[in-house]
Amino acid sequence: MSSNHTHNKKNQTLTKNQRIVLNLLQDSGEPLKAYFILDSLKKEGLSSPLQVYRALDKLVELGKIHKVESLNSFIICNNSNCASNTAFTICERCGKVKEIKNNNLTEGVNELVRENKLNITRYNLEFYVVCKSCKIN
Amino acid sequence: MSSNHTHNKKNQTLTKNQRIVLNLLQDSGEPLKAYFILDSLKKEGLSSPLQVYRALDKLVELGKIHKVESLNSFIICNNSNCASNTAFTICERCGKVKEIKNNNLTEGVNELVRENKLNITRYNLEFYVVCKSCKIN
DNA sequence: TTACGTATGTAATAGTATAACATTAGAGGT
DNA sequence: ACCTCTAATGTTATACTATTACATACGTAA
Ligand SMILES: [Zn+2]
Ligand SMILES: [Zn+2]
Ligand SMILES: [Zn+2]
Ligand SMILES: [Zn+2]
Repeated sequence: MSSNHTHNKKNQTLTKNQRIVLNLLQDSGEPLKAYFILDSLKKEGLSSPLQVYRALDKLVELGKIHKVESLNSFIICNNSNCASNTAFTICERCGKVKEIKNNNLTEGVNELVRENKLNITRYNLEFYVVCKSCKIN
Repeated sequence: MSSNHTHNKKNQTLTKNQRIVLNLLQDSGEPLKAYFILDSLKKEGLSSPLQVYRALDKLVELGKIHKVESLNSFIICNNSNCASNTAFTICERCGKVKEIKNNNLTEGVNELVRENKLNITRYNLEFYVVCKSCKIN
């Protein structure tokens, strides 16, 4: 098993630690916390918080994952390369998070930014909701 | 000095701890961190993190202050009772935070929410900028 | 008064994130 | 192949942020 060599073009340049963290987030689809990731990947060889945080930092920088600030959690990017601009809905009851597709949002945000004369470099929007399954119960 | 009795109508119902924390944030105008607040108010009698966090929680709940999620900091509300909906600009270089006035934003956000069929209960918007003084240097 | 909800005080502990430093791996040029 | 530079790693320790648990006091309304 040639160690740092994948056949997935998208993950090509990632290191081993970055790759296993990304895969976990990808498989999960949910926001995960750093120390949960650490625990989950002990068997893959991760042994310290820094290994996780360094991988997370890089993946955030690459736009492959995002940090959900109000949950101290990290989630796989559901668009193609937001890089810096992010928007989520977060269920207030169960914590379920969905990333809002850029395409749907871009125009609206641009208008908002223009009207308010904000000279922004990037944004992070968190919309709190009560998700369907929580609304029923 | 009758202890739990102010002449400021707005702060009337606050307890001593809540009041001194609010005053500090009011005087500062900047986002402050919980443990900084604790240190600053040791001389006023605060002696444990919990006293600070409890006051902060209550003030957030009342909409008198807000938490700036990505900075783990708290800032005085610059509007009148946002309660739940907040929007900030945050300087990426120096960390300076400004709350965006509700009035300017409400319509734009409403439109954004409507267009994206978001059924929200509240929102928190963080716009990152490079502030004037940072742009010069 | 009694009862109830809210706030306090205090100590301990849980959860999140970074500093510092020595070492290693990989990419690119010669 | 060899050198060099940059980025990533491993490891330990520590800093920073926030909550649990429990005993006590306070304010208000029946
Ligand atoms: Zn994304
Ligand atoms: Zn839910
Ligand atoms: Zn406000
Ligand atoms: Zn600045």
